[in-house]
Amino acid sequence: MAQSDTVDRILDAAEELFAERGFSETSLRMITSKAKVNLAAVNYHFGSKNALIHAVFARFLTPYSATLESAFDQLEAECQGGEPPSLNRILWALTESAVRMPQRNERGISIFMRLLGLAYTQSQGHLRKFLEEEYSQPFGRFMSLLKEATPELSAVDRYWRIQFMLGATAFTMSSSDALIGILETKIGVETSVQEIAARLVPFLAAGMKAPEKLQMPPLGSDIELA
Amino acid sequence: MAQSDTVDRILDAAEELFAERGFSETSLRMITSKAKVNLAAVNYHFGSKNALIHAVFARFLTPYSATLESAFDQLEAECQGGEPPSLNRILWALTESAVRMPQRNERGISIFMRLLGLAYTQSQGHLRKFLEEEYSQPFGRFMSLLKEATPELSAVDRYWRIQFMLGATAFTMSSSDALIGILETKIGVETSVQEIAARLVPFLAAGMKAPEKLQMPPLGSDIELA
DNA sequence: GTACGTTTCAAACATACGTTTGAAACGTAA
DNA sequence: TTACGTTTCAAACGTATGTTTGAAACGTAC
Repeated sequence: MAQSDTVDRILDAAEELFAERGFSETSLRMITSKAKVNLAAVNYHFGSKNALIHAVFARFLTPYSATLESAFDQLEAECQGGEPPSLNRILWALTESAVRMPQRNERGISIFMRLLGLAYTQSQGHLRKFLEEEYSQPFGRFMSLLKEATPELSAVDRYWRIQFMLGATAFTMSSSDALIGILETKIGVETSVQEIAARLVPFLAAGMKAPEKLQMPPLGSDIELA
Repeated sequence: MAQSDTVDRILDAAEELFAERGFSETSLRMITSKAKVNLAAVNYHFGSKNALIHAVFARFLTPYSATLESAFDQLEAECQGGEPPSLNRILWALTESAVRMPQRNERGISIFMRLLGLAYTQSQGHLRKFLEEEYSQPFGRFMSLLKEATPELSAVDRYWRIQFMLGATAFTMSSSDALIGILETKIGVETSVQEIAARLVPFLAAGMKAPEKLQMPPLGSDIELA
């Protein structure tokens, strides 16, 4: 083990603990003791705790972002000249690319989904900044594909509906383990992350294509709602 | 100020800081210095930081839960005998009840939405337990109303779609301030929390009523998607 | 085998946290 | 005024955190 596996052991432990407990709630001592390495190893190999957090994301996100780019390439190639890619296809490209990730079993993917959810929710200014700087390109491409697929939406409507999609996805995937467990004990049905995605995609697509926004009845009135 | 206003000053400061920064990232020293009270006041009046967190939620949630119950009562009364309340009406009852909350301006509501989102996202075991124990009844009622409004869904489908709804709502509301800000600088449009709700409700309703779940194509295949 | 760059390790460092303490200040009723 | 329960306050406590340190161990090339 020339370039010792200490680095990977730390990344593995950190990834799991961050996903379980969040960033601030996970101490370097928890990480190093789970990884069975010395406490100082994190600062030696990564420099700081924040840099470790970035490294955890980069290890997954960099190859994922590459996979995603080529999936988008293929999507656009298939549809050149004709009508733009449908909403379902765009959304599915995201999840398909995740599933195709090498070196990542299903559990690895669900862990990472939770991390992405946390990244968006916990303030952690440095993280948001890091992600925006490093991965703005595939995100921007996803946005413009979405725009082509929903030309009927106003910019404002599209903006909010994209936030709703992000929320439903990040939230569900971030708790997918727990939610799968609850469903199994309550109804006795086993579910995979892919199956969740297969249910999520049409939900999101339908939401994006939903009719006009609701008229808000004035406070205290009893106007009938559709 | 017989029962000094220290308690309320602490609650106000804590509410805002928790919403801005999350629970673990907000220290008692930040809270007490923002509230301009002594550090020891929190432990004197509330007992512990966790108890303070509970108190922040209880101050909003207890009256809200009462308002919600009566909204559900009214909803069921209107529809007795006939068809059950529609999805849109159920969802709208939630947001309408929030808006009706006395002593809460719009900013107060948006702060609290963010807190609810954080409560669901940050692990914070004690908080989830507290909320489940204190407010299980209105939640259970909401669930059974949802069941009546979507009889066409299987239990499994309904389970997952409820999670999607919770996610979109919690996530969006938890970042509503930031998202409104972004939209304002990018497109120059001002938005209120009520307007977000007015866009969210039809999105959710459409998602709940979406057609069948997607067939997942085998890995690596190039099967066409609808 | 010796020298040297890299990695590990135990220990300590400075700092921030939630909480506790005991005395001072306050308000009120006798 | 006196006495007493309540509230405030500065200070300290114990603990946990991220980070740094300097020596030891390791691996490799000469």
